[in-house]
Amino acid sequence: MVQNNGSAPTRRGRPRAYNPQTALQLATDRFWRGGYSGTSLDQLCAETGMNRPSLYAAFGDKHTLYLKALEGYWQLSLKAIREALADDGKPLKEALLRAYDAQLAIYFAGDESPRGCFVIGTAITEAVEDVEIRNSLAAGLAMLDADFEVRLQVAHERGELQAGADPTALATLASAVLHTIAIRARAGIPRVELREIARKAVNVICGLQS
Amino acid sequence: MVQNNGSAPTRRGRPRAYNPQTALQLATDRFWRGGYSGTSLDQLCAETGMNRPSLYAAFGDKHTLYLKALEGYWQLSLKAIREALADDGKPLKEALLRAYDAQLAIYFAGDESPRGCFVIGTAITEAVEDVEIRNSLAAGLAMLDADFEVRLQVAHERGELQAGADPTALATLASAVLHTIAIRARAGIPRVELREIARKAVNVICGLQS
DNA sequence: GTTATTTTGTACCATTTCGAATAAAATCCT
DNA sequence: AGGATTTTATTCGAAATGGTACAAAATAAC
Repeated sequence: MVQNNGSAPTRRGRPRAYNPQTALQLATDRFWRGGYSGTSLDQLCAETGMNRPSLYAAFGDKHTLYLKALEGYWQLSLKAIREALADDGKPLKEALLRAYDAQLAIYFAGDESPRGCFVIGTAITEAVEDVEIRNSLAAGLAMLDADFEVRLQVAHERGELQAGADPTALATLASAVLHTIAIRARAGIPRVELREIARKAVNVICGLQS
Repeated sequence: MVQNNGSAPTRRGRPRAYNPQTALQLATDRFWRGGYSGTSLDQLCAETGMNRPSLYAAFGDKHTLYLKALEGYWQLSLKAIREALADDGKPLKEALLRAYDAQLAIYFAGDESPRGCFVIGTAITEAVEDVEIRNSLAAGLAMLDADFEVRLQVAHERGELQAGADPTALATLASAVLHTIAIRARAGIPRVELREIARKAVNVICGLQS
């Protein structure tokens, strides 16, 4: 079962004309714009430059391809959040704002019209009728909450929060701020406005004036 | 142009076999579950009991039908928010919780599996590539913000908020709480949990302990 | 009763959709 | 070089899609 015993790939048959990672990223980009139901296999083929059977052999049918795209996005997105929230001794305010900035960078990546959050833009619609997508969504949201909560717990123990503050409630609020930014990004609200929302919200969460 | 000069409808041709209002509501329900792209005309016909040409004559093509459904939902939803936030002399905390409860009642209406928010579930996906849907989305979100802000301004003038609090920032946060609830509802989070999120968030917004 | 008017129901059309079958092409192993 | 193996490219097919044409049906006006 080992197909790579070192540096030489040594695959047997005709070499692939595509790179699986970049192909998955291109497919993700396409779903990002059109949604799951709104994106056809033809569009995915055009975007990835792959023909139908290759796409199929590489990622399975449309549904499993989308699930892989969704999984990849969660990993990317949560990694960015965790790095931003990593405890580096700096104040909570900075960490939170760094987390929101990291997400905004994803939402507004590329030259095209802003795409917002991939999860909000594609998974939310399908979640109600698709169990697997719904489970992935619920799991990702829970991890996001958990990441914020860890950081707010640290801040609480360090006395950064207001007296009597509830770190768990504030963590949910921190998630809520990210959610509202994701939604507004999809509605075409410019990036600077979204950042301002984040900045003011961080002040409220941290219990500061203005 | 007057087609109803009192109580007698007196339409000329064959009478309609459907009620436009209920038909639009049924179409809305169908979009609610499947999304815009994920819902076919056949499904809309099946749900409304209308045949294709009748649906067409009544509401135009799929796109305009959806826009009417979206408009109707905004009206219903914002009306509920405004009624809940109406100043009746009671404390802000109560008004906010009433607003969230009103939305939860919409999200969890019916016996079927919970559908969450219609806007979040259907418009967000299409908004990026569809200008009309995006505009409707942006306008609705702005009105939601405005409704919260009016109420928070009142609370501020009445001294209900913490010293130095920013009513506008808190209004955005109040919207954010609604957004996160809408997203989580779509992810299958049970109603009681969502209400608890609302309750705790209201306490933070109002500057109370726990 | 006849005619005008509006809606209904069936059938139809062109296109798109997802998926698969098949043969050609490009590599590795011997 | 020859065979095995894997991927590519073209093609096909059955079903679903959005939208429309047209005759039958049901009512109001005359």
